[in-house]
Amino acid sequence: MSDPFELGETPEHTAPQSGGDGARPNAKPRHLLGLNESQLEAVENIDGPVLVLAGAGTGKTRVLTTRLAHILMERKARPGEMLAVTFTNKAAREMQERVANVLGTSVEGWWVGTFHALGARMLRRNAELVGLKPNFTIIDTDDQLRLIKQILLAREIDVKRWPPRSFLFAIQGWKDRAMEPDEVPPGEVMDAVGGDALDVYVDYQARLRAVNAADFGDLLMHAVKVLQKNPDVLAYYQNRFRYILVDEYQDTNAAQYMWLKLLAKNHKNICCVGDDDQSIYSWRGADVGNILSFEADFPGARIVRLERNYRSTPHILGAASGLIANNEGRLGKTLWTDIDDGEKVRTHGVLDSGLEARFIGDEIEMRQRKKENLSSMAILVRTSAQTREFEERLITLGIAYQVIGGLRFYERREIRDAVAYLRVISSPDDDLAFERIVNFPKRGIGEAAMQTIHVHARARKIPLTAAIDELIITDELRPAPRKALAALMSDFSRWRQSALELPPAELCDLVIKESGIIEHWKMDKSIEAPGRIDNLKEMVVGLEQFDSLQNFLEHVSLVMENEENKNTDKLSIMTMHAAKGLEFDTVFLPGWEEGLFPHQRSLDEAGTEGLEEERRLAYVALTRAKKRALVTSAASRRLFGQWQSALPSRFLDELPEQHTERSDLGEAGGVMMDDFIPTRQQRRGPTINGRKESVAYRQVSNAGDNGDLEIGQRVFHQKFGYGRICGLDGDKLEVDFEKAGQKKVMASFVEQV
DNA sequence: AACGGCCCGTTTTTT
DNA sequence: ACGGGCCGTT
Repeated sequence: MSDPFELGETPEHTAPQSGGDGARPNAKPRHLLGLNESQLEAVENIDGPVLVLAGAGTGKTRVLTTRLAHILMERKARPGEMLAVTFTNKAAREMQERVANVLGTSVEGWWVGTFHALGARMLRRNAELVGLKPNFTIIDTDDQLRLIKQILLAREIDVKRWPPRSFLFAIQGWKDRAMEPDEVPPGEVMDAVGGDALDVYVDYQARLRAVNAADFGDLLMHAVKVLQKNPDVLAYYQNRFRYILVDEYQDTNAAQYMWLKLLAKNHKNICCVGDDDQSIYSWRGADVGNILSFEADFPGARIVRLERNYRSTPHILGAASGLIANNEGRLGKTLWTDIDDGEKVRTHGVLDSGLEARFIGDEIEMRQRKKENLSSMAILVRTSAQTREFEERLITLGIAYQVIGGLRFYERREIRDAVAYLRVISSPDDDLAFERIVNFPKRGIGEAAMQTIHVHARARKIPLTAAIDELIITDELRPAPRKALAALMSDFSRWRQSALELPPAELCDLVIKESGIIEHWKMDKSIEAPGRIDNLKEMVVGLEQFDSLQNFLEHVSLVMENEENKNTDKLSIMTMHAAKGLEFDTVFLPGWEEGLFPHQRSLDEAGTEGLEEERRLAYVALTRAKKRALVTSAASRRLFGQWQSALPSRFLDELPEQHTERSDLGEAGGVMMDDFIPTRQQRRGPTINGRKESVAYRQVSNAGDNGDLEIGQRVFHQKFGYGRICGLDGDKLEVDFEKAGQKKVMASFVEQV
């Protein structure tokens, strides 16, 4: 993407008044007018590897789209010979639209899309090479977990001790690096979930092949394997894609990188655009190393820096730059702008999170009275749990808002159920979908019946529905479930018949009525039920734009999106992650407290690396602001139902004085907090491997109260997690932590659970 | 087979 | 605080 609002930028807007970095006069073709020097460099150097380091707000999207258009206009390639990869569907769509805009005509036949969508496309054409059929289904996290649970059950692995999630995590980690089970380094095997993870991985892949399915990780891993193991296929695609362009390169994982490198190996016409300072997705496999080592991977690569910022005031840029300068291992950029000075970044301390919400709410009201649009403001939070307090306050004040993110439409339960029905109609052997709905709505098919079916299916090596077809003509099932299953199977064969005659939307309407889904929610008395029925109806309407069920199902698994109605003037609340690529006049940044931001978990799990990623997140957040940013921190807030006190974030200290205006919490907070807030000295205090030893958030009520701690007592520690006390020593405890092993800790730092 | 109470875990999220 | 998953009861 990722700067949708740049759409509005006209050439006049971006053209400098004079000199230096400026646009050239008329000698250039029209589509290149208004680009600055470095933007031009990024657009015109078509052949050979190019890395564009695009700072926040430097016109990245414009460069991307102009470059693509330029290649076409110069007749360097036909559309079918270009590959453009993005991370989100939104970005892909936007790229398509904007290239069409530049060219004045839409482009057909080129490969634009997300890594996953393009991987799937490549895989559908070569599915047999990895043991799948071309119509394989793409499964999501829910299905993945269900599959893993079944495997753990079969292997008699204690799900309590080794949660399915941790296996999923390990497997995903391997897939992110395109490692099939036999490629996992021996050293990693024992580390992962009690040493069983590799076996589970083997079973998991076998099950996926058996049900003809791929998870998101497979889409890329298999795509890489197809190219690695089949020289002819590799040659075909290397030949076909003569120009490759990658957006958000700093977010690529190892598998994606391998895929790109394979495709670009011959001609090396690859252009990667990204910003190492905006890499905020390492936790889901992204490797900043990919961008940092581009030059080494593609010798002779041209590096272009886009450093002229068209978005923010110098104070905002100065504050953000000062902050990010605390990170090591950056490629380094110096953003500049010729926008006028504007306001300094304000920071403000408050007593608690309630007052923080009030403070920001008042500020929004004030701006609103100045006739500023709500849509030009946003509240960006670190964790989604923070949104609630703001929502409540905004409702009280009567300010229109929208929360961006959260559950997307196709992730809602009722929709997933309906989709599962459609999946089973479309492919009878989709066991995962079938299991989801076999007893929804309730039709008396319980564990016992399913057990019988599973055994039979496994023995005969056939899908569940086929197993049922065979079983219902025997006496192996009890009469009640047998009857229910017979009815269900006849429903499905009837629906399959209808699927041939009716458009998808009508079929869906029929299915949700006849299956009893609608009835089920009508009977449900909970407050969500009516909304769920609305959603189901909305789904039917949404289906009208699809001409086949298959297209719709592909859309659901790969192209899930969130349509927010942009029509009314609303304030946006979202996480900092979700805000990447967006911009607002005014940005509110609450919750800048140690433990929350930087998040304790980030520090615990990834140490200095984690801290640096949090800092990049702060950088992303700040650079969303065009005109002003207001950062707040609360001395205490409720966390998991408990009041916790916290220190102002270290990031506040890192904002350069000359760009910051502070109105911090004075003595007022000290009255209550003195006992619990470590001094600055302590906070700066002992570090191990760059991590802080002290814990940022502490329980207010229980601090120092260790009266009833005893050996064997289960406790929770913010840094080390859960454990059991195995020794007492005054105010110190010996604790055997489940993850961190045996440690001595202060009694006041643990919480009884 | 279905319902209701108890325990756990709780950052970020796209595809 | 709160929701989801698990186990015991009906």
